Amino acid sequence: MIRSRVGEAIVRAQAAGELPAVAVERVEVEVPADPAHGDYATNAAMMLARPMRMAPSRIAQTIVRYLDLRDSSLSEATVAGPGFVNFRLGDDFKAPTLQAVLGDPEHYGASRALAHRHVLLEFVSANPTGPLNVVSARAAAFGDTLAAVLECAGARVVREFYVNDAGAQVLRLGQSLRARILEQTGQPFVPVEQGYAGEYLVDVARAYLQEHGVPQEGADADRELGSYAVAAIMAGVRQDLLTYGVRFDSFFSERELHERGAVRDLLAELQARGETYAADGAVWIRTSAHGDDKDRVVVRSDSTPTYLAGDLAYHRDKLRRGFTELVDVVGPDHHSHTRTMEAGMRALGAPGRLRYLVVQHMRLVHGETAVKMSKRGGDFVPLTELVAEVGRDAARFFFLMRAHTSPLDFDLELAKREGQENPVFYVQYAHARIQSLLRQADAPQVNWSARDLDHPEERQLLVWLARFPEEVLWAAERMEPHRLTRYAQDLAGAFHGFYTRHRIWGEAPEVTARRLALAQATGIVLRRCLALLGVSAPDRM
RNA sequence: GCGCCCGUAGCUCAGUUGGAUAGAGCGUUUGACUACGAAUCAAAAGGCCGGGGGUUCGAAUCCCUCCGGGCGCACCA
Repeated sequence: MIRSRVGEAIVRAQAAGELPAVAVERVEVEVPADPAHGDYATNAAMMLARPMRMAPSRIAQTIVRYLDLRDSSLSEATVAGPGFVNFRLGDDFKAPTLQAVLGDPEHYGASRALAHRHVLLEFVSANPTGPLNVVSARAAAFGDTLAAVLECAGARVVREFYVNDAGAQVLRLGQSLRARILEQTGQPFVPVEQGYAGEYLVDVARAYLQEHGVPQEGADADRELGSYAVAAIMAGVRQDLLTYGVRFDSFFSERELHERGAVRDLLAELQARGETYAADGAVWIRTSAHGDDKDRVVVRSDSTPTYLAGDLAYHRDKLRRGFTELVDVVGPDHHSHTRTMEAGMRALGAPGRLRYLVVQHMRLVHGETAVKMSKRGGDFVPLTELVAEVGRDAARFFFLMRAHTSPLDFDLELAKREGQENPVFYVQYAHARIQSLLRQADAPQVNWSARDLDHPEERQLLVWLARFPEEVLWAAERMEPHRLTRYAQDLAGAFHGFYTRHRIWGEAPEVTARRLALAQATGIVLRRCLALLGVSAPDRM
């Protein structure tokens, strides 16, 4: 909004010949670090100083002169510092803000800004060979909230989990299940080499015996067992995701992809494009011609397709389903693969459609000391164990407090504490406090005006409420959902500050009424924000 | 060796694509409940933004180069 006003002012000034007619790039508007500098600011004048060959302060003054702030909720624009233009919200923003929040509590903050985007968001995609573990927890929280934020900003998003239910690992899983089944029949347990020795297969083995009895020998039977295990494990994975508050729209089977002939079609297309060649008994793709360090094998010398072939076929399928944008959330261990895949997509003639978000590693710590994340047998700590220990709210909030590009230390001790040092409780407490206030009695039916919310704390709180839609949009555009945890803390802080200084009940009826409205609106926005984060907003704590 | 992520207060981390006096939480210190939830609030101390060069009106941010920490470099998935 401010952006376009400033842009219009520049255009008018240029038309009037007061500013040189140079091309103007995107005008950036920011929230100043120091509230004394106003509610918003733009550095457009300084950005334009060089191309216009004018002093920033003169440009800023000209912009201000041509600025039209009518119908804008902005009251003043001033030139400050080396050439900033600072804006202050006028009283006009108060009533519309409260009205927007209270009038549509379920949608405040939502917009249609990204309605033109149709995103396939793939995340987690953990191997279906064991329960979801703590390594997936960060990506799951990140992906789920990213999807929610994108949707809130108007984008169409499909959340997809790629199930790697094809290939050698399923065979090994089947063999591992057989070993557990034999164990159930009284024979000694013999772990499969490179297999899965986790306890979780014991239950699966019991269920299998009950349903089917002792399986036949042979590789075909092993594969059958593998599929059975995948189905059982994935059922558990879905359940775990559900209790973690993570929703998927689609589980995409790699096996079905192969059965449908998608991999064969992909290879045919690559060949038709001249992007493959035979060498050493294998088929290679020319990824090095598209930015990868070397060419890669797509069909092994035993004529089975590699994972890369399957993944390329999968992403080709995503494009065929009509998505304009493919976003993959992966762990740091897939880093080198991203480069190969991007090269492969270029080879397919679809450059720039796939974007990888690499979520960095996390560590579990207990105060100062690191906690081992794998248990005996090499299995990682299950996600369910983390959730059982610290709770879903703390788990998700903590994972989302940091940028995904930063490694993260998850402090189990801090997450469990129910005190002021725990940011989750700080935010939730603000919400509970508000609900407690609203519970006290029915609001008196009196006329009140939002314009009278004049104390600095009241005004500041309103400013935070007004900013929520921008925060959501910003988080969506940048794909940085962690911004919202910060916003939640800032908003909660603004409320606590307001609450300590001002009484709500016991004042004149119109004062009580408008402060209640303010508190209620704050509660709504807190709940909206926490909902995006997948964190509950309790009425009592 | 090559590629990527990270290095900012004692600790964990933000820093809005190069802007104003570098911020927050925790921890530390000091204050504030005979009124709506003190799980809160107010204030203080704490920094060569890993080091060194460069780019320009201006650098935590961009470039180069070192130093440290992490991850990855398969006819595995």
